Amino acid sequence: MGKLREDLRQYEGCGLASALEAMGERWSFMILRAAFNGLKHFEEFQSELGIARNILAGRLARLVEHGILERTALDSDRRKIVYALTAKGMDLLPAMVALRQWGDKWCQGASTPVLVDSRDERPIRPVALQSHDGRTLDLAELRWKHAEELLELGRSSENAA
Amino acid sequence: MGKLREDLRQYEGCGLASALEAMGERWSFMILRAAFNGLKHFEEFQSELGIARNILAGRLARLVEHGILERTALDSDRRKIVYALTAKGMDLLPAMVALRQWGDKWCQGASTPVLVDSRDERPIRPVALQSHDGRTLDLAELRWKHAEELLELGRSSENAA
DNA sequence: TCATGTAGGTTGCGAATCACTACTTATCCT
DNA sequence: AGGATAAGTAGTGATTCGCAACCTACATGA
Repeated sequence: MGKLREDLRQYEGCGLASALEAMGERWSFMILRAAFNGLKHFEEFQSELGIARNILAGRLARLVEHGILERTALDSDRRKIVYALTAKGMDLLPAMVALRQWGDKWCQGASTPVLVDSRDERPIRPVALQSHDGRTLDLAELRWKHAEELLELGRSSENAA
Repeated sequence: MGKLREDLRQYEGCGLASALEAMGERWSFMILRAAFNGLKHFEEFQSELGIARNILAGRLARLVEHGILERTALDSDRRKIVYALTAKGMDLLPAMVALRQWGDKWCQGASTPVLVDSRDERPIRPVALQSHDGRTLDLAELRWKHAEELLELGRSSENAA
């Protein structure tokens, strides 16, 4: 299978491109969401999302390839394949929730199920950027810094790529 | 032009689907990232990302449609079009950073520019989910709650988020 | 003023991907 | 064995992507 299209990755040393390489295709995030909601089996994903079977098969395979889901056949019934989130997959939760909160806020809101802290049943905070000591940061309070600058704190250079 | 493919949205009252409707296509996030980095013009996006011109035109138009970018012609030179982030677009920053941090962490890491707090030049925290009072929440501490449940609770204690 | 350059697109076309439906394979149940 | 079920594959159009060439409005400057 020769890909003609180039990896997004090569244009940037940026993790965003790598993330999109793994999760950027249509349906990937919806599948992930379903997985977070406890769905485990092919037919469950298929009927929940209404996605075409071949596409679903492709996406699941890709997510497994990228280590986001793990594929196991059940011992009790070897027809049944379990797709389970790995640690890497679970670590996508903040990104997914951030995206979802944005959608709720700006696109006709009113999302039915809401994430709550199971301790007190209160909704979680909006995802935000925070300084090392926990202050919430605004866009104006941020800048890009290159790795070299972090290492050599003595000098200051002025650029953001 | 009739779209045969259905909106992701219809399958879920979920903001995630709406968000993907606006940002889920290839290149959209990379364009957004470039916009956050100060790029404003068609040719700048094109040469920075190496994206095909027609695709870029389509994406920019779509992002404008969705109110994520704003398109303005400069008075000083009316050939020049400025694409600027709107408030809605800027509000995608947490989601983008979360995605990027995930990519940095799990996919061959080492992302060159890093976001820092401009006040003390220290890198920002990893994006995480937090309870209403600021505790960082683990996946095990979360559950989904439906709107009706929240309303029922609200009957005794008068509040809605 | 008219040639020339520039910014921001559009068009045409082949390749790749998506989506819908039907078919297949392996396994379980009785 | 016969039928049902889970998880895919295969075939077929429609849609989108990616590349290069082309187009148009505006700006510049000799």
